[in-house]
Amino acid sequence: MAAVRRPLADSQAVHDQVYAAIRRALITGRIAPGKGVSLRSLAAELGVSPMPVRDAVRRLVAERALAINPANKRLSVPSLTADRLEQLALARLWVEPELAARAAAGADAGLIRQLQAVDADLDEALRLGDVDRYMTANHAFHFTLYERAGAEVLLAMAGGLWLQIGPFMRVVFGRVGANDLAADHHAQAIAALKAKDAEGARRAIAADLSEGMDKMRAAVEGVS
Amino acid sequence: MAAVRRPLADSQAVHDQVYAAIRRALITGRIAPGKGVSLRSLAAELGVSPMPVRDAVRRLVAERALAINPANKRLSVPSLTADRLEQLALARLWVEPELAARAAAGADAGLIRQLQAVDADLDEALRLGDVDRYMTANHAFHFTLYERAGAEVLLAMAGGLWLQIGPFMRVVFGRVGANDLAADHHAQAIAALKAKDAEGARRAIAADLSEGMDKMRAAVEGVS
DNA sequence: GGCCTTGCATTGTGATCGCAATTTGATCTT
DNA sequence: AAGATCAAATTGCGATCACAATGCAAGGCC
Repeated sequence: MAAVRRPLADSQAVHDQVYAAIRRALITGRIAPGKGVSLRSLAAELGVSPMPVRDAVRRLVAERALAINPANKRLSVPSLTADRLEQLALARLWVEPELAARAAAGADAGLIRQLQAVDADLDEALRLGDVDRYMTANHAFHFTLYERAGAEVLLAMAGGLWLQIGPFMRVVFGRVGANDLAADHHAQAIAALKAKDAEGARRAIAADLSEGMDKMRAAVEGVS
Repeated sequence: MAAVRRPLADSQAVHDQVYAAIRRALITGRIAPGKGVSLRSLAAELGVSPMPVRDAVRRLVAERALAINPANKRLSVPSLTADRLEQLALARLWVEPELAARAAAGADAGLIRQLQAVDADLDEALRLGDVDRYMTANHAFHFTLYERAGAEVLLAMAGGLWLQIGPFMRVVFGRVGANDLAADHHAQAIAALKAKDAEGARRAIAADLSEGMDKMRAAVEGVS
C-alpha cells in the first residue's frame, strides 16, 4: 500500500503535510461539521500510514478544529452551536482588528499589491460562485495582512479561531450564496493601509468580521 | 521497565495523564524556559513508553506550551521574549476579565466559599514562601472562577495563554519573592462576585493581571 | 597545543503489531 | 416478521523496532 519510499526531499515531514491537508479541508469547509472521521480512513485516503495522521489529528484536536467523543474516543468535526459561535465571534472581533492595526504600521507597496491581487481573485471567485476558491482567497487576504503585524502569538490565536470557524463559514456561504459586500470592507482596509491609518484598518476589518459573523449567526439560527 | 500492565482502569488514557503531568509542570514553572527536553527522557521520567509522551507533546506544541526547533526538530520550553510577553499580556488582559465578568452572573455561595478557601491557601503559601504551592493556588483561583463563566471557547483560550506564560511566572516569583499585593485584587474580585457586580469583577481581575504582568515585564527586562 | 575528523549515543519520525472496546451486520429466536 | 444475540470488523491506543539526522566527545592530525 503506497509503501513506496517517498523520494521526498520535500521540505516537510509527513505529519506536517497531513496536518496541512486536513487543515485546508477544514478551513475551506470541505469536511461537513458533525461528520465522523477515522485515523485509518484518513490515512488510506492520503496514502500514508496511520501514524502521521495520528500526530496531525492530535494537533487539530488541541486546536479544537476536531473534536473527540469522550465515550467513543472517536473523532468528528465539531458541530457549531450558537453559543460557540458567539464566543468565537467575540474573540475574532478582538484579535483580528488588532492584527490589522498593527499590520498597518508595517504596510508597504508590496503588501498592498499582494492584497489587491488576492482581493481581485476573491471577486472573481464570487462572480463565478466558486465557493472553494472564495474561501481560500478570503483566508489568504486576511492572513497575508495579519502576518505583517509581526505578532506571532496573536497571529496564532487568529489562526486557531479561523480554523474552528472554518467549517461553518462554508455552510453559510454555501447557503446564502455569494455576498459581495465583504469586498467593500476589504477595499476600505486596503485604503487604510495605503494611508498607514492603523485605526482605519482596525475599523475596516472589524466591520468585515461583524458582517460575516452576522450572516453566520443568522444561518445558524436558521439551521437549528 | 515498569512494563507492568496497569491493573488500574483509571478513567483516563495514559497520554492524557502524561499531558496533565507536563502541563502541571509547565504551569507551576517546574521546567525552566529554554530548557530542552526529549521524548524518551520524559517517558523514562514518567515511567511510560515514548508513544503517549509523543501524543502529549504534540498537543502541547500545538498550544505553544512547548516549542520545536525547526532545524533540530528537538523540542524545548520556549524562552520568553519581551515581545512575546507583551502579546500574551494583551491577550490575557482581554480574555480573563471577560471571563470574570461572565462568571459574576453565575456566582453563588458555593463558588464564593471555594474561592475564599483557595485564596486562604494562596496566602498561606505566600507566608511560607512556597512558590510551587503559590503557583498552583493562584492558577486554581483564577480558573475555578473562570469555569463559572460557562464559556468553553474563551476558557480554552485563557488556559492556553496561562500555559504559555506559566514558565515565566515562576522565574519572576522565584526572583522577586512573594508579593502579596495580588491577594488584594483577589479579595476585591470576591467582593464583586458577592454583589454580582460583573464590571467590578472585570476590573479586579484586570488589575490583578496588570500588576502581575508589570512585574514580569520588569523581570524580563532585568534578565535579558 | 589547538582544530578537525571520526565514531557513538541520542533524538524525532514512521511503520507494524497486538489489544481492548466499540460498532456493525447477520443469524437466530419468539 | 420483528426484535434480540452473537460474531466479525473497525477503531483508537500503546509498545516496539528501524532509520536517518543531529549532537557530542574522544582521539588524531597539523
